[in-house]
Amino acid sequence: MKHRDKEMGRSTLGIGALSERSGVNIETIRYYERIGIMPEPPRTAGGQRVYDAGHLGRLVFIRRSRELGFSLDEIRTLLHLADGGDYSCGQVHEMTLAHIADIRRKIADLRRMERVLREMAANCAGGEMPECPILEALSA
Amino acid sequence: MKHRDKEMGRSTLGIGALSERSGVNIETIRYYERIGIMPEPPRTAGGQRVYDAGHLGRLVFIRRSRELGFSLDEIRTLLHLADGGDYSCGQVHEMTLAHIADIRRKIADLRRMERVLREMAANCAGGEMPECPILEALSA
DNA sequence: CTTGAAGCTGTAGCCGCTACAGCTCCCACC
DNA sequence: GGTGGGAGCTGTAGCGGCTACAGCTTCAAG
Repeated sequence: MKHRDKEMGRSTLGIGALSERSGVNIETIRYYERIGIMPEPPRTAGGQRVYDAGHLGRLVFIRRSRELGFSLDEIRTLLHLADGGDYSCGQVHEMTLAHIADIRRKIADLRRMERVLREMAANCAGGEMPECPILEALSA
Repeated sequence: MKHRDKEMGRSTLGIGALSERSGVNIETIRYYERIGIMPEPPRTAGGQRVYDAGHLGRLVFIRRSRELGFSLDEIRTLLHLADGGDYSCGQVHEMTLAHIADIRRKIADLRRMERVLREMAANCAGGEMPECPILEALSA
């Protein structure tokens, strides 16, 4: 039996199990606690962290939000809204729309980069000649 | 007369003028020197850096490469190829293509994010209801 | 009871800057 | 020739979001 709870009652998790189930690195979990977006969990007599399903949910929330490109600061706000219970769904909706606009800007930037690079690469045969049109283009 | 060269002979630049003409922050120029992608320039008797047109060209090269999303490490390689003079244009071409592939991956990632966020936002009226479908979706 | 994995704290490093503090230097003007 | 003040100097610390250690302690299976 590897679990500390003997499969009875609500399951509790060590940090390793939490990491595995949430998909978040152990070091990162402790980091999240340090910066205050994960709560300080109870500890065993010996000082080891003990988590429950609530912690797991919160951590998954954070991971999925990160995957969608929210900053930890934005996530902190989202969590705060959720924690308070008194959030208006409208605020969350608004943040999401703002974030979508952000992402669109980034995509536009990257597309511009790609176009310029494609043009440069197209002018460059890639042979052995000493003057490279790509380098020329960049220093001009 | 603000310039130190009296408009005769090749013009030399202080770090401030170099910054202005290259579009690169003064602090950043010194940083580039520290990490070795800009050479240590000659100094005045008093210890101030003195630049010339060559430095300006190199710095513009770096800035434009950064704008196109190359990392300083990639730029270091590009500069090394250019410095050696013995680069094959093919290597530059290859790096550029790899970088384009990188950018495409990033664009694809961002598009996925945007799609997911749009779907979540669409399910969210944004009203005052206590349960927010966006938050639900993220913790599930 | 032993042993080895898991967990603990605290610190330093990554990238690409940016921002200071607390100096020194340069040079235009009087 | 003096002086005032802007420009430049070095060195260090901070940002975000982790990651990687070193050097311990604790836990649980056998």
